[in-house]
Amino acid sequence: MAQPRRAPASVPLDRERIVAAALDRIDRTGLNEFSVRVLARDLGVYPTAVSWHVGTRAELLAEVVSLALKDVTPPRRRRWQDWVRELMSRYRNALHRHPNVAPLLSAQLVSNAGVSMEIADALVGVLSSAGFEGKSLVRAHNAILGAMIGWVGLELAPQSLSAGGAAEAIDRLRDRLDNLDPASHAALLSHREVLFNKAFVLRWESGATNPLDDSFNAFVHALVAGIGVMLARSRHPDSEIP
Amino acid sequence: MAQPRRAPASVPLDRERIVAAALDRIDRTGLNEFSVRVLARDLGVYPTAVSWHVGTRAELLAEVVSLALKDVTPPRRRRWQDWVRELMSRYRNALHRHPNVAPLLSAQLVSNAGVSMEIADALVGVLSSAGFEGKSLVRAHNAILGAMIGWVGLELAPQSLSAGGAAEAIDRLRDRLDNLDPASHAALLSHREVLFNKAFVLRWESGATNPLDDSFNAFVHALVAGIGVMLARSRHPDSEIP
DNA sequence: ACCTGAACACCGTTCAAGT
DNA sequence: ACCTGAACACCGTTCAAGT
Repeated sequence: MAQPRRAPASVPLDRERIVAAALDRIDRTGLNEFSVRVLARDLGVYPTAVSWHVGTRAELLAEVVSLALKDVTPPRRRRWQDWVRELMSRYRNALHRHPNVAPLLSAQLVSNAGVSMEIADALVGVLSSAGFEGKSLVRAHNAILGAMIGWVGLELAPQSLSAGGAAEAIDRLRDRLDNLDPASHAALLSHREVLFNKAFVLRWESGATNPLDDSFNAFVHALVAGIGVMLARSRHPDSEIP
Repeated sequence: MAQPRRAPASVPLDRERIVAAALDRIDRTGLNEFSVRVLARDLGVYPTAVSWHVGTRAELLAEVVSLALKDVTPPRRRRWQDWVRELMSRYRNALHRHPNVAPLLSAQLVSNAGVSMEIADALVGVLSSAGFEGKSLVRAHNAILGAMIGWVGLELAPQSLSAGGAAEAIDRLRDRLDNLDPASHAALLSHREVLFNKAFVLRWESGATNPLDDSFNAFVHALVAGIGVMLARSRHPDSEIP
């Protein structure tokens, strides 16, 4: 366990193999158990060998994100609404294949991955040719990316803050929900059958094992509809947003 | 620097003081520089004394979140739309006062804070008395909380993945944006004046120093409008979402 | 160019001991 | 009940040395 798992390979290490191994490790045991040192063990190599190839831990994780988000940018579509919906669901699908990567996107980096730059360029292209310009372009861009990255990040948030007590944290939350004070949480309790383990804050399983498909689709539809209203209003600017 | 900053206080430590000191430390130097050990130093005490009062690091951080989110639940309103908008902007305001706490909410925990349970109960109450029920209640709940927590989390995401290179990370991103390949990023470049440092993925400052007020307001309005459409449709269920 | 190996300054948590 | 103090098993990164 303390020794490298493989004998030092004859084939020399390279960036690509390291990043792939890192994503694999994260997929299997999560971000909490991931470290440069265990990755080095996986590769049968000293930790400093990893650093030599990929630089710092932060740079490595940025590349992991890029790898997980490959091929999310959709091809062109006739209607911008269809393209946006497809972008959001492709993004979500990619992260559902690598749920443990999600925290890196929603919280830890203001994005640096080349992939997200590609997405941004495509989105701006679609929006601007749909008639969004100036302020309304910025608004739509931020609404869509913020909603997409943020919502999915929350859906896939891990259940425990730190290593170890995943199962234990679940039990604690279930306990709390079972013993809610009826006086202060009347609304929750009267809708418990429909809400529990299906609604944010009230579920004990992450979206990785308990996906919120229906809610996501409804969210995407509502958002796109709302942005459509925004666009229509920006075309006759006498009626301002209240 | 390696010694406790204060002499051991005569007043004994307690939970409340520890949590307040932790929030204060996080506000001042961020999550990366925060550790149980530096908090103990701030309090003039050994690290294990902290653990004795608040338990594990994860439990401490959960309490920090609760403290930062005090008083976000709005009072009742006539229209559910007004209440939801107020909830979202109160939540955002609270986190803008404690931006370094944001990563804890959007990524790290599936929520355990008692405060978020209070918010959920109030939200369910407002939505159900507005006519949302069953599936559409779950959908609206998840759309609103996912949008709120997720969007603000992204807005306030720190610029660097890890300690140290904040300023350096900013420079790198600015460089990348200045040297974008015009062939593959034509759309971005033709709208650069309006997008750069004002749009997700294309900004180098976090929302803590560069808030996205206008985009947030537009987002909230678009979302509430879209959810309104959802509600209207659920009332004559013959017309399904396409 | 690529990797070993030791070292540095940190972590969170456990466990015994003091008062 | 509350805190000290030492110890354990980790971190990421630096720096010199090997080949």
